[in-house]
Amino acid sequence: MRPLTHPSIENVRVEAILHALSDPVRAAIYAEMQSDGCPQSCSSFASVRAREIPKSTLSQHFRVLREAGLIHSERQGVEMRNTSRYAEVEQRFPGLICGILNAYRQQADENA
Amino acid sequence: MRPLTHPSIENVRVEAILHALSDPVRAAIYAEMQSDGCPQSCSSFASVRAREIPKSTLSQHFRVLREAGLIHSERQGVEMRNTSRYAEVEQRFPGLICGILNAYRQQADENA
DNA sequence: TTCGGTAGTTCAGAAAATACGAACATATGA
DNA sequence: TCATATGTTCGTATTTTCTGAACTACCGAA
Repeated sequence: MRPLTHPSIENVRVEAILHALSDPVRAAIYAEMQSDGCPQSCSSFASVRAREIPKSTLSQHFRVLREAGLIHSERQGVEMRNTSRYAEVEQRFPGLICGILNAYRQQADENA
Repeated sequence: MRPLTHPSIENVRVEAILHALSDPVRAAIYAEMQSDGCPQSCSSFASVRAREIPKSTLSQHFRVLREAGLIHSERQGVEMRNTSRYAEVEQRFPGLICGILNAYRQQADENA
């Protein structure tokens, strides 16, 4: 099991962020992580439980979020502690994340 | 040659926009279209001329932008008139495009 | 009205990215 | 030590993207 890699904030790229969040599952996970401040394990997310996502797929999703620089993952016992790197990303790309999450929220509201 | 399809603004999806703009070439084209208000043909873009992009690839890029709802394309004689649908998109998803274009600009500045 | 050039599209096969089952790794508690 | 839980990795199937070649549509000149 190779160690988890996190890009330093200055190496975070816009295209990687957009790509990561262009997947509705990943966007939902990230949004949920955003609203709930405390670290959460991969399988604890409501957006994950709702759809039935195979765990290998889930693992990939978290890797994409991680390597895009959006989240920080750390092993804590048997599970993973995932936290958003929002503050850093917001400082580097002001308004980017907000705009994206708002848009998703808006879209979700329409279907409600 | 099948007719060009443009989604109506209410059918525009965030994930499609993010996907479209997660490609640096498409993002550059769109940004350029943004800054220059008047309609431009596909091959007229500086970002296109700089890199040497095969025209079949270019055609696909424009299709992705079009079907994401980001641009409007219209045949005008032998060439294409492409215009940004920014105003509509901004109304539907306030701040989204701005955040993205700012982020790309910021990133470009760093490499300058 | 035909010919030549220009701008872009479509098609088909190659290449790259993604999805997911099965096997594996790692930590915990009994 | 063993059973269980959380997540990763690997291999392969599927999907998406890229691009050269052929094609379409339009224009202007002869």
